[in-house]
Amino acid sequence: MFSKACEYGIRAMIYITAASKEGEKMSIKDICHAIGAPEHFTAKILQDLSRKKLVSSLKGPSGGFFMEDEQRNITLMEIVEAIDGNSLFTGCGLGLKQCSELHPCPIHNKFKSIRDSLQKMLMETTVLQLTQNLEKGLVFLKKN
Amino acid sequence: MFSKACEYGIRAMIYITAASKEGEKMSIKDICHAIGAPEHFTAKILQDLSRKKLVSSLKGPSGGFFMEDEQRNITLMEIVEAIDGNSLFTGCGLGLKQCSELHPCPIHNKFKSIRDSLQKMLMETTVLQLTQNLEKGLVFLKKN
DNA sequence: TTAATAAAAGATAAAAAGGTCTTAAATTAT
DNA sequence: ATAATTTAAGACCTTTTTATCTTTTATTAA
Ligand code: FES
Ligand code: FES
Repeated sequence: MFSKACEYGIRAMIYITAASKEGEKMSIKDICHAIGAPEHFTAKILQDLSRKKLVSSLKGPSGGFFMEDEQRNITLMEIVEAIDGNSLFTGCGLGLKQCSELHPCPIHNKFKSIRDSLQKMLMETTVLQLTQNLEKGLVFLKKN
Repeated sequence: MFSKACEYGIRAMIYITAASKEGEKMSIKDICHAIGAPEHFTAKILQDLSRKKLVSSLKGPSGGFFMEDEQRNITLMEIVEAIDGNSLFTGCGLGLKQCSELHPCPIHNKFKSIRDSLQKMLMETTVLQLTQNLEKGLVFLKKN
């Protein structure tokens, strides 16, 4: 469904949001250890998200990644779009050059309905919301 | 969502089912021309589906791909599983090693719900059904 | 100001996906 | 039988994705 980059990106964003609630900054090493993701690869993803202002970072000792106040309500949709683009939401399920009501593929209606539910879910879900159950220990960002 | 191989595979299966209603056989060249897919790549996919008995084929002059009676009611799910496997339906949306109710990721419930709708749709939709609107000229397997 | 720290950036590489080309095998019609 | 046709199979190539390693830049603390 999502690319590996997107999966790591979402998990990292959730972790950073949860772990930096008091303005603390998390190093890429800590983040990747916590979410079980490859360090350098995830660093690149976060650098990209940082350029796109979805996360903040500071170099040097006591530096790291953190969330600015206005970044606390970022939706999953924003992260997915930033990393994977919007082809999942605008593209044809059977790979036609474009998804179109005027030139639909055989599964257009059924596919569009599911695609729209996914998009709706991603737009309605904020990273901050997802940190709630994480703090309660009900959900996890890493296998074991 | 689906791999290119899966997209071509589904489109080819729909075309073969529609075009071979009288027991005619379609050559890989005709199929690929009709659905706008790369010939050799699609041939491999159909060979694989043929080994898995989702489509039938015969070599030689007047040979080609066709559907046996019992193959006319194949579902999209069977095709997707044959080509892409079932990781889309059993895997974790955030890439945890396994999707589990006991060790869920933060989006497990919301993701599972959408994943299940997709699976349900694919299980309920047969290739034969999709040929109806195709014959009416209401839907298309190729851009232009 | 210097040394330590941590992200940023770039080079490189391995793996997977996507696609092409050539040869082999089976079938049919002559 | 032979030649033509068409799928089957395998080798090969390209691009994208995933991942690692090294160097640079910014920041902090001593
Ligand atoms: S045209 Fe295929 S999903 Fe819309
Ligand atoms: S655990 Fe992530 S989707 Fe089920």
